[in-house]
Amino acid sequence: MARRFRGEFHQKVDGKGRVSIPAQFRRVLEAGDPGWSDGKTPEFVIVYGDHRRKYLECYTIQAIDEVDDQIADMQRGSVERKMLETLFSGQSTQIGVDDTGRIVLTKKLREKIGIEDEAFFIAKGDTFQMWKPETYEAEELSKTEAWLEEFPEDFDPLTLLDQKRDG
Amino acid sequence: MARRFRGEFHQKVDGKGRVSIPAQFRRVLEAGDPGWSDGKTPEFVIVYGDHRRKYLECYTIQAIDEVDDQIADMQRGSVERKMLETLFSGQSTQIGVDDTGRIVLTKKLREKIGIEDEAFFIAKGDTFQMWKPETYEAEELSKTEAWLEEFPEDFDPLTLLDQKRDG
DNA sequence: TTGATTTCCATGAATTCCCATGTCATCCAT
DNA sequence: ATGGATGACATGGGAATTCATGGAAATCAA
Repeated sequence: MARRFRGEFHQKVDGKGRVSIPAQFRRVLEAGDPGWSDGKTPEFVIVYGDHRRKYLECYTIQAIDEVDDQIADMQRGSVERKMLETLFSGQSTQIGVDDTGRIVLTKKLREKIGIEDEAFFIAKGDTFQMWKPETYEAEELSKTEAWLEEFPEDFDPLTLLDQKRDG
Repeated sequence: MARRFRGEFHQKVDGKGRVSIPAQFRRVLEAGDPGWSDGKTPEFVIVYGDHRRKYLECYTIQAIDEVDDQIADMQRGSVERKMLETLFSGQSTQIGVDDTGRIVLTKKLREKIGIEDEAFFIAKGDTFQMWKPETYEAEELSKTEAWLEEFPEDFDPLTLLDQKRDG
């Protein structure tokens, strides 16, 4: 498997909606774009989802291709397939990084997740997410912490790895 | 495979039935039209189907060629083949994008799906659909939302991909 | 010759492109 | 080690181009 995204970053968003993609993430996007070659700039796909989703999920071309292929294998006409097509094809957009390492978040996307002048990037394995910093802190961070608090003080999250996957 | 359509767009329809094809979609149509070359404008195929279908399904030339080939492989004279021929040959039309990026929806097509002064475009993998916005909201959007509400607030649709394919 | 269809031109807004600056961290030669 | 020279990176501003859209003129059809 290709390299994974790692880390958290805060980046400025200017009046035109331009945001720098953290350089480390760009390296992963490049590696995950079959059409990319040295000197070029990579493309990737943003899945923004329906009105309830408060962040943008970003896939490398390879990652989204895998998802699309899996959807194409599903029963044509099934509800599940239609939903996934709407989400991953309809509620998404392909974007190219420019030669200064930035992308433009359209007004539509910025308004959808409430981003104004700063964006918060966080890696999630083979995708990464973009949040309005305040939303992330309020919704997501507290959720994880609340979840972790159910465990003893000295709980080691690694123990979770030994569990059955369907837990 | 050529690039996939992505995204959702609202476009104006004027009194003559002219609609701009979203620029991003045009790029995919160009890539999927073997006869297209830089400077020209692409063609594509609209499948409108029978009276029950409430949207227009749009195929790149390549995509429709694949469908036609598959139909040609079917048993000559079979009911299935006849039906598909009616749908994809009969109830369809090939159309060219003009040099300002627009097509003209004939009155017949507009009336069929009830479009008046606005059209809603949504990508569906290797095709895209055109809807009267109100119809889309009433028929499709509300359906997907109702379906999604059966799941927990933070449900991740990706989990559906792990299911058995015949679900 | 009248309505419909196609061309051609026009324009404001949005988007892309190109160049510029400031900040680090690195590398190098004295 | 120390003051640059170098280069990657994040960010800003303005020019140039593309887009979506509207209207008029030209062409067709019957």
